[in-house]
Amino acid sequence: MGCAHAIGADQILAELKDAGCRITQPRQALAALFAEAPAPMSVPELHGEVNARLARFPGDEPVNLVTVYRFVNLLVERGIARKVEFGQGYFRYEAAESQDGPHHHHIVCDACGKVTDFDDCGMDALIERLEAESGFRIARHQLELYGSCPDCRAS
Amino acid sequence: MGCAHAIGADQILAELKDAGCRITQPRQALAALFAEAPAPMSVPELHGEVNARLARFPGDEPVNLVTVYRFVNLLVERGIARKVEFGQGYFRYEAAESQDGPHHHHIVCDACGKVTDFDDCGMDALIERLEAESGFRIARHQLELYGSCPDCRAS
DNA sequence: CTTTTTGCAAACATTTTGCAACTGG
DNA sequence: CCAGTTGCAAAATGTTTGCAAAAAG
Repeated sequence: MGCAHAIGADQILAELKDAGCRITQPRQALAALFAEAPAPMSVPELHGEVNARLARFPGDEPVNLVTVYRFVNLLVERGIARKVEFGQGYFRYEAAESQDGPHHHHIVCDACGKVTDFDDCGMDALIERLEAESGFRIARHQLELYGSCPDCRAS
Repeated sequence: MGCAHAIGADQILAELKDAGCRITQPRQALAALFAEAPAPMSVPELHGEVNARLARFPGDEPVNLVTVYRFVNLLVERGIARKVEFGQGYFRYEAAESQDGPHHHHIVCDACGKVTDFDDCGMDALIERLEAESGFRIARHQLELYGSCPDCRAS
């Protein structure tokens, strides 16, 4: 199974600084969260997590939802993150990888939305065959598997 | 390579009638449109098309957008259509195929947006391996290939 | 002190829902 | 007729934008 920690919080912040962005407290917390996320996260998830960490009293919400949206959009613009969609009606964000280098794919739980990833999709032979049959030149692909995770099946 | 006209308007309407639904004018027009669509369509697209066909004077809108939403949801509930997403922030709908029988996938041209489909993805071995490794029970999968079609490469 | 970033409210886009009017069978 | 369907308005998401107040450097 794949490991998502392709980049560290420090690298994210360094790239932002290089781009002339300021290193604020919300951005530090969000970068840390994003860097250690084991799977693509939605904005509400990031928002909930970052506030759970930074809150100093119950009900405190130090980081606004809009700030989280702006943060993920910033990462996408800078090529640090990738926007992905799993048929859930909203987007998730994960650390970007080079277009032609190693890539990975996702297994999504229909019940709880949990996402796991894997890297070996063994699809080279299929792609070669389809290029011949269709005349398309295939540059990249996206594969998602849907089902139920162990936890949801247990209950 | 697959052909998208897997079902005819008459079959769609027959299935709806069997389910106790009424055959109204919006449904007849939408079923015809849906049956002949060569690629997955969004609700606004269906809405625009159906009204372009049925309008009797410029600006006429015989079918309401909400009716189109209700129609596609009805098809999905009845297993006639499938909801798909291509990272565009909204859903598209295409003729369904049996869950465990033959299914198909898409090759999307990055340049012109043309969608071709194919059926043999030969992914059974991969799925079996991943179920063992991840503990997920995998029910279905979605695969999209992106690249350039012959026409776009020619120019 | 200047520029960027944040928070809040409000706007937008897509999809759903409540309810009265309408229509198919 | 009468149940099922439509249209309209409004609500429910998810996401973006305008602008004044706050914070980074």
